[in-house]
Amino acid sequence: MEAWQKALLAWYRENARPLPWRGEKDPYWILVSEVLLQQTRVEQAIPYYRRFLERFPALEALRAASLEEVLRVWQGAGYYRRAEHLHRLSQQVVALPSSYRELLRLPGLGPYTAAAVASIAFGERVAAVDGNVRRVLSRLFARESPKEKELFALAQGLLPEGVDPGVWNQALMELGAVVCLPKNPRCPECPLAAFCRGKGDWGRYPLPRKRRAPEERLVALVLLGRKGVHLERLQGRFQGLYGVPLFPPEELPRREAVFGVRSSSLGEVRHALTHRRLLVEVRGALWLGEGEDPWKRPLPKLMEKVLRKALPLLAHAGVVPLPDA
DNA sequence: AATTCGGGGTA
DNA sequence: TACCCAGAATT
Repeated sequence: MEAWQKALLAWYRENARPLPWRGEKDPYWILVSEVLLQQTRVEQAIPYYRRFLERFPALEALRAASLEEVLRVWQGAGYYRRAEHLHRLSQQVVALPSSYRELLRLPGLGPYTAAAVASIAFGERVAAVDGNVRRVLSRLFARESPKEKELFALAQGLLPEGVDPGVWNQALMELGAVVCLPKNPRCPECPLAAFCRGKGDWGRYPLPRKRRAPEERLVALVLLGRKGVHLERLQGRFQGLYGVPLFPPEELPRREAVFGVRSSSLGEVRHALTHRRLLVEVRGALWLGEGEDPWKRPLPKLMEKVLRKALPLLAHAGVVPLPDA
Protein backbone atom coordinates (compact mmCIF):
# COMPACT_ATOMS: atom_id res chain seq x y z
CA MET A 1 0.00 0.00 0.00
CA GLU A 2 1.35 3.41 -0.96
CA ALA A 3 1.87 6.31 1.38
CA TRP A 4 -1.05 8.39 0.13
CA GLN A 5 -3.39 5.45 0.59
CA LYS A 6 -2.31 5.05 4.18
CA ALA A 7 -2.71 8.79 4.68
CA LEU A 8 -6.26 8.71 3.36
CA LEU A 9 -7.28 5.77 5.52
CA ALA A 10 -5.78 7.38 8.61
CA TRP A 11 -7.61 10.60 7.84
CA TYR A 12 -10.88 8.72 7.36
CA ARG A 13 -10.56 6.92 10.68
CA GLU A 14 -10.26 10.25 12.41
CA ASN A 15 -12.72 12.32 10.41
CA ALA A 16 -15.54 10.10 9.21
CA ARG A 17 -18.84 11.77 9.92
CA PRO A 18 -21.13 9.70 12.15
CA LEU A 19 -23.85 8.97 9.61
CA PRO A 20 -26.88 6.78 10.35
CA TRP A 21 -25.84 4.04 7.93
CA ARG A 22 -22.20 3.86 8.98
CA GLY A 23 -21.54 0.46 10.47
CA GLU A 24 -24.87 -0.84 9.22
CA LYS A 25 -24.80 -4.56 8.45
CA ASP A 26 -28.16 -5.23 6.81
CA PRO A 27 -27.57 -5.15 3.03
CA TYR A 28 -31.11 -3.91 2.44
CA TRP A 29 -30.60 -0.96 4.76
CA ILE A 30 -27.36 -0.17 2.98
CA LEU A 31 -29.12 -0.40 -0.35
CA VAL A 32 -31.82 2.03 0.77
CA SER A 33 -29.20 4.52 1.90
CA GLU A 34 -27.34 4.30 -1.38
CA VAL A 35 -30.44 4.72 -3.51
CA LEU A 36 -31.57 7.70 -1.45
CA LEU A 37 -28.13 9.24 -1.80
CA GLN A 38 -28.25 9.17 -5.59
CA GLN A 39 -27.86 12.82 -6.61
CA THR A 40 -28.87 13.78 -3.10
CA ARG A 41 -26.83 15.39 -0.35
CA VAL A 42 -26.20 13.41 2.81
CA GLU A 43 -27.97 15.93 5.03
CA GLN A 44 -31.01 15.90 2.79
CA ALA A 45 -31.21 12.12 2.61
CA ILE A 46 -31.00 11.39 6.34
CA PRO A 47 -34.61 12.16 7.34
CA TYR A 48 -35.92 10.13 4.40
CA TYR A 49 -33.62 7.26 5.29
CA ARG A 50 -35.10 7.12 8.79
CA ARG A 51 -38.66 7.53 7.61
CA PHE A 52 -38.37 4.91 4.88
CA LEU A 53 -36.79 2.22 7.03
CA GLU A 54 -39.16 2.85 9.89
CA ARG A 55 -42.03 2.10 7.55
CA PHE A 56 -40.28 -0.58 5.47
CA PRO A 57 -37.65 -2.15 7.76
CA ALA A 58 -37.13 -5.19 5.54
CA LEU A 59 -37.55 -6.28 1.96
CA GLU A 60 -40.71 -8.17 2.93
CA ALA A 61 -42.38 -5.03 4.26
CA LEU A 62 -41.61 -3.23 1.02
CA ARG A 63 -42.92 -6.15 -1.00
CA ALA A 64 -46.19 -6.15 0.92
CA ALA A 65 -46.80 -2.45 0.33
CA SER A 66 -48.51 -0.82 -2.63
CA LEU A 67 -46.55 1.47 -4.92
CA GLU A 68 -48.63 4.42 -3.76
CA GLU A 69 -47.73 3.73 -0.14
CA VAL A 70 -44.07 3.62 -1.08
CA LEU A 71 -44.37 6.88 -2.99
CA ARG A 72 -46.07 8.55 -0.07
CA VAL A 73 -43.14 7.70 2.16
CA TRP A 74 -40.72 8.84 -0.54
CA GLN A 75 -42.68 12.06 -1.04
CA GLY A 76 -40.39 15.08 -1.08
CA ALA A 77 -37.19 13.17 -1.75
CA GLY A 78 -37.39 13.65 -5.52
CA TYR A 79 -36.45 11.35 -8.39
CA TYR A 80 -39.54 9.30 -7.69
CA ARG A 81 -38.58 6.56 -10.09
CA ARG A 82 -36.10 5.45 -7.44
CA ALA A 83 -39.00 4.50 -5.18
CA GLU A 84 -40.68 2.64 -8.01
CA HIS A 85 -37.45 0.77 -8.72
CA LEU A 86 -37.03 -0.24 -5.10
CA HIS A 87 -40.59 -1.46 -4.97
CA ARG A 88 -40.14 -3.46 -8.18
CA LEU A 89 -36.87 -4.84 -6.87
CA SER A 90 -38.62 -6.12 -3.77
CA GLN A 91 -40.97 -8.13 -5.97
CA GLN A 92 -38.12 -9.57 -8.03
CA VAL A 93 -35.85 -11.04 -5.39
CA VAL A 94 -36.34 -12.78 -2.07
CA ALA A 95 -33.00 -11.53 -0.81
CA LEU A 96 -30.36 -9.23 -2.25
CA PRO A 97 -27.68 -10.96 -4.33
CA SER A 98 -24.17 -10.45 -3.00
CA SER A 99 -22.11 -9.84 -6.13
CA TYR A 100 -21.57 -6.65 -8.10
CA ARG A 101 -22.51 -8.40 -11.33
CA GLU A 102 -25.86 -9.60 -10.02
CA LEU A 103 -26.66 -6.38 -8.18
CA LEU A 104 -26.10 -4.47 -11.40
CA ARG A 105 -29.04 -6.27 -12.97
CA LEU A 106 -31.54 -5.01 -10.40
CA PRO A 107 -33.77 -2.05 -11.23
CA GLY A 108 -32.38 1.26 -10.04
CA LEU A 109 -28.87 -0.03 -9.49
CA GLY A 110 -26.25 1.30 -11.87
CA PRO A 111 -22.46 0.95 -11.68
CA TYR A 112 -22.11 3.18 -8.63
CA THR A 113 -24.88 1.77 -6.45
CA ALA A 114 -24.10 -1.85 -7.33
CA ALA A 115 -20.45 -1.29 -6.43
CA ALA A 116 -21.31 0.56 -3.23
CA VAL A 117 -23.60 -2.22 -2.00
CA ALA A 118 -21.26 -5.00 -3.13
CA SER A 119 -18.27 -3.44 -1.37
CA ILE A 120 -19.92 -2.02 1.77
CA ALA A 121 -22.45 -4.76 2.46
CA PHE A 122 -20.62 -7.78 1.07
CA GLY A 123 -16.95 -6.83 1.06
CA GLU A 124 -16.41 -7.31 -2.66
CA ARG A 125 -13.29 -5.70 -4.12
CA VAL A 126 -14.98 -3.32 -6.52
CA ALA A 127 -14.52 0.43 -6.86
CA ALA A 128 -17.54 2.70 -6.35
CA VAL A 129 -17.18 5.84 -8.46
CA ASP A 130 -19.56 8.65 -7.60
CA GLY A 131 -19.30 12.39 -8.14
CA ASN A 132 -16.96 12.75 -5.18
CA VAL A 133 -14.58 10.06 -6.37
CA ARG A 134 -14.61 11.47 -9.88
CA ARG A 135 -13.54 14.86 -8.57
CA VAL A 136 -10.94 13.53 -6.12
CA LEU A 137 -9.27 11.30 -8.71
CA SER A 138 -9.46 13.95 -11.42
CA ARG A 139 -7.55 16.33 -9.19
CA LEU A 140 -5.19 13.77 -7.73
CA PHE A 141 -4.06 12.75 -11.22
CA ALA A 142 -4.75 16.07 -12.96
CA ARG A 143 -7.27 14.73 -15.46
CA GLU A 144 -9.60 17.27 -17.02
CA SER A 145 -12.30 15.10 -18.54
CA PRO A 146 -11.83 11.44 -17.70
CA LYS A 147 -14.30 9.03 -19.28
CA GLU A 148 -16.41 6.83 -17.06
CA LYS A 149 -14.68 3.65 -18.14
CA GLU A 150 -11.16 4.89 -17.57
CA LEU A 151 -12.19 6.41 -14.26
CA PHE A 152 -13.58 3.08 -13.11
CA ALA A 153 -10.46 1.26 -14.28
CA LEU A 154 -8.27 3.78 -12.50
CA ALA A 155 -10.28 3.51 -9.27
CA GLN A 156 -10.27 -0.28 -9.49
CA GLY A 157 -6.48 -0.30 -9.73
CA LEU A 158 -6.18 1.95 -6.71
CA LEU A 159 -8.01 -0.42 -4.34
CA PRO A 160 -5.42 -1.28 -1.72
CA GLU A 161 -4.68 -4.86 -0.70
CA GLY A 162 -5.77 -6.02 2.72
CA VAL A 163 -8.21 -3.14 3.27
CA ASP A 164 -11.98 -3.43 3.53
CA PRO A 165 -13.04 -2.19 0.07
CA GLY A 166 -16.19 -0.70 1.57
CA VAL A 167 -14.12 1.39 3.92
CA TRP A 168 -11.78 2.44 1.13
CA ASN A 169 -14.63 3.51 -1.14
CA GLN A 170 -16.24 5.50 1.64
CA ALA A 171 -12.96 7.14 2.56
CA LEU A 172 -12.55 8.41 -0.99
CA MET A 173 -16.12 9.70 -1.08
CA GLU A 174 -15.83 11.28 2.35
CA LEU A 175 -12.75 13.20 1.30
CA GLY A 176 -14.63 14.56 -1.70
CA ALA A 177 -17.64 15.50 0.39
CA VAL A 178 -15.77 17.20 3.22
CA VAL A 179 -12.39 18.40 1.93
CA CYS A 180 -12.05 18.13 -1.83
CA LEU A 181 -15.06 20.34 -2.46
CA PRO A 182 -16.19 21.40 -5.95
CA LYS A 183 -15.59 25.06 -5.14
CA ASN A 184 -13.01 26.31 -2.66
CA PRO A 185 -11.54 22.94 -1.70
CA ARG A 186 -9.80 22.88 1.67
CA CYS A 187 -6.40 21.85 0.37
CA PRO A 188 -4.51 22.93 3.51
CA GLU A 189 -6.44 20.31 5.49
CA CYS A 190 -6.18 17.61 2.85
CA PRO A 191 -4.25 14.47 3.76
CA LEU A 192 -3.43 14.00 0.07
CA ALA A 193 -2.20 17.53 -0.62
CA ALA A 194 1.39 16.39 -0.89
CA PHE A 195 0.43 13.81 -3.50
CA CYS A 196 -2.03 15.87 -5.52
CA ARG A 197 -1.02 16.80 -9.07
CA GLY A 198 -4.00 19.09 -9.52
CA LYS A 199 -3.49 21.16 -6.39
CA GLY A 200 -3.39 24.87 -7.07
CA ASP A 201 -5.39 24.36 -10.25
CA TRP A 202 -8.45 22.69 -8.80
CA GLY A 203 -10.87 24.55 -11.08
CA ARG A 204 -9.66 22.50 -14.06
CA TYR A 205 -10.08 19.05 -12.56
CA PRO A 206 -12.54 18.02 -13.60
CA LEU A 207 -13.59 20.67 -16.11
CA PRO A 208 -16.99 22.09 -15.09
CA ARG A 209 -19.70 20.80 -17.35
CA LYS A 210 -21.88 23.58 -18.63
CA ARG A 211 -25.55 23.08 -18.65
CA ARG A 212 -28.46 25.28 -19.41
CA ALA A 213 -31.70 25.52 -17.50
CA PRO A 214 -34.22 26.91 -19.98
CA GLU A 215 -37.51 28.28 -18.79
CA GLU A 216 -40.67 26.28 -19.46
CA ARG A 217 -44.11 27.80 -19.16
CA LEU A 218 -46.98 25.62 -17.99
CA VAL A 219 -50.53 25.95 -16.77
CA ALA A 220 -51.86 24.14 -13.69
CA LEU A 221 -55.65 23.85 -13.67
CA VAL A 222 -57.20 23.56 -10.22
CA LEU A 223 -60.74 22.25 -10.53
CA LEU A 224 -62.81 22.46 -7.37
CA GLY A 225 -65.61 19.91 -7.31
CA ARG A 226 -68.18 18.97 -4.70
CA LYS A 227 -65.80 16.91 -2.59
CA GLY A 228 -62.48 18.52 -3.37
CA VAL A 229 -59.93 18.94 -6.11
CA HIS A 230 -59.69 17.00 -9.34
CA LEU A 231 -56.43 15.02 -9.32
CA GLU A 232 -54.74 12.95 -11.98
CA ARG A 233 -51.98 10.39 -11.76
CA LEU A 234 -49.06 12.21 -13.31
CA GLN A 235 -47.14 10.84 -16.27
CA GLY A 236 -43.56 11.51 -17.31
CA ARG A 237 -42.41 14.14 -14.89
CA PHE A 238 -43.39 13.16 -11.33
CA GLN A 239 -44.54 9.83 -12.68
CA GLY A 240 -46.73 7.91 -10.27
CA LEU A 241 -47.50 10.88 -8.05
CA TYR A 242 -50.68 12.92 -8.13
CA GLY A 243 -51.49 16.47 -9.09
CA VAL A 244 -53.85 18.77 -10.90
CA PRO A 245 -53.72 18.82 -14.71
CA LEU A 246 -50.44 20.38 -15.86
CA PHE A 247 -49.94 21.29 -19.51
CA PRO A 248 -48.56 23.85 -21.97
CA PRO A 249 -50.50 27.12 -22.23
CA GLU A 250 -51.71 26.43 -25.75
CA GLU A 251 -53.72 23.47 -24.51
CA LEU A 252 -55.81 25.59 -22.16
CA PRO A 253 -58.88 25.98 -24.42
CA ARG A 254 -59.06 22.26 -25.12
CA ARG A 255 -58.61 21.36 -21.44
CA GLU A 256 -61.28 23.79 -20.34
CA ALA A 257 -63.62 22.29 -22.93
CA VAL A 258 -62.96 18.77 -21.66
CA PHE A 259 -64.09 19.73 -18.18
CA GLY A 260 -66.71 22.23 -19.28
CA VAL A 261 -65.26 25.13 -17.30
CA ARG A 262 -63.87 28.64 -17.79
CA SER A 263 -60.93 29.23 -15.49
CA SER A 264 -59.45 32.39 -14.07
CA SER A 265 -55.89 33.08 -13.05
CA LEU A 266 -54.88 32.71 -9.41
CA GLY A 267 -51.24 33.64 -9.76
CA GLU A 268 -47.88 32.15 -10.71
CA VAL A 269 -45.60 29.56 -9.18
CA ARG A 270 -41.91 29.04 -9.90
CA HIS A 271 -40.26 25.69 -9.48
CA ALA A 272 -36.65 24.89 -10.32
CA LEU A 273 -35.54 21.48 -11.53
CA THR A 274 -31.99 20.59 -12.39
CA HIS A 275 -32.31 21.27 -16.08
CA ARG A 276 -35.50 23.29 -16.32
CA ARG A 277 -37.03 26.32 -14.66
CA LEU A 278 -40.78 25.90 -14.53
CA LEU A 279 -42.99 28.98 -14.61
CA VAL A 280 -46.48 27.77 -13.85
CA GLU A 281 -49.62 29.84 -14.13
CA VAL A 282 -52.14 28.58 -11.60
CA ARG A 283 -55.69 28.76 -12.87
CA GLY A 284 -58.83 27.75 -11.00
CA ALA A 285 -62.47 27.03 -11.69
CA LEU A 286 -65.53 25.60 -10.01
CA TRP A 287 -66.36 22.23 -11.49
CA LEU A 288 -69.35 19.92 -11.47
CA GLY A 289 -67.38 16.74 -10.77
CA GLU A 290 -66.50 15.28 -7.39
CA GLY A 291 -62.81 15.73 -6.69
CA GLU A 292 -60.97 14.61 -3.56
CA ASP A 293 -58.78 15.76 -0.70
CA PRO A 294 -55.39 16.29 -2.37
CA TRP A 295 -53.41 16.17 0.86
CA LYS A 296 -54.11 12.47 1.17
CA ARG A 297 -52.18 11.70 -2.01
CA PRO A 298 -48.45 11.68 -2.67
CA LEU A 299 -47.75 15.08 -4.23
CA PRO A 300 -44.57 16.51 -5.69
CA LYS A 301 -43.39 19.78 -4.20
CA LEU A 302 -44.56 21.64 -7.27
CA MET A 303 -48.15 20.58 -6.64
CA GLU A 304 -47.92 21.66 -3.02
CA LYS A 305 -46.97 25.11 -4.25
CA VAL A 306 -49.78 25.11 -6.80
CA LEU A 307 -52.40 24.10 -4.23
CA ARG A 308 -51.13 26.64 -1.76
CA LYS A 309 -51.50 29.30 -4.43
CA ALA A 310 -55.06 28.12 -5.01
CA LEU A 311 -55.89 28.23 -1.32
CA PRO A 312 -58.26 31.21 -1.65
CA LEU A 313 -60.38 29.23 -4.09
CA LEU A 314 -60.30 26.09 -1.96
CA ALA A 315 -61.04 27.90 1.27
CA HIS A 316 -63.85 29.84 -0.34
CA ALA A 317 -65.72 26.63 -0.96
CA GLY A 318 -64.70 25.28 2.43
CA VAL A 319 -64.32 21.83 0.99
CA VAL A 320 -60.65 21.17 1.38
CA PRO A 321 -59.11 21.32 4.85
CA LEU A 322 -55.70 22.86 5.06
CA PRO A 323 -52.56 20.92 5.86
CA ASP A 324 -50.34 22.08 8.67
CA ALA A 325 -48.95 24.97 6.68
C1' DA B 1 -23.07 10.84 -26.09
C1' DA B 2 -26.88 13.48 -24.77
C1' DT B 3 -31.32 13.95 -22.11
C1' DT B 4 -34.34 13.42 -18.54
C1' DC B 5 -35.70 12.58 -13.97
C1' DG B 6 -36.56 16.54 -7.87
C1' DG B 7 -35.32 19.04 -4.51
C1' DG B 8 -32.27 21.65 -1.84
C1' DG B 9 -27.76 23.76 -0.40
C1' DT B 10 -24.06 27.01 -1.49
C1' DA B 11 -21.09 30.85 -3.29
C1' DT C 1 -28.02 32.92 -10.69
C1' DA C 2 -25.27 28.74 -11.67
C1' DC C 3 -23.55 24.67 -10.10
C1' DC C 4 -23.67 20.38 -7.77
C1' DC C 5 -25.14 16.54 -4.99
C1' DA C 6 -22.66 8.92 -2.40
C1' DG C 7 -26.69 8.34 -10.53
C1' DA C 8 -29.79 5.54 -13.50
C1' DA C 9 -32.51 4.80 -17.49
C1' DT C 10 -33.65 6.06 -21.94
C1' DT C 11 -32.88 7.84 -26.51
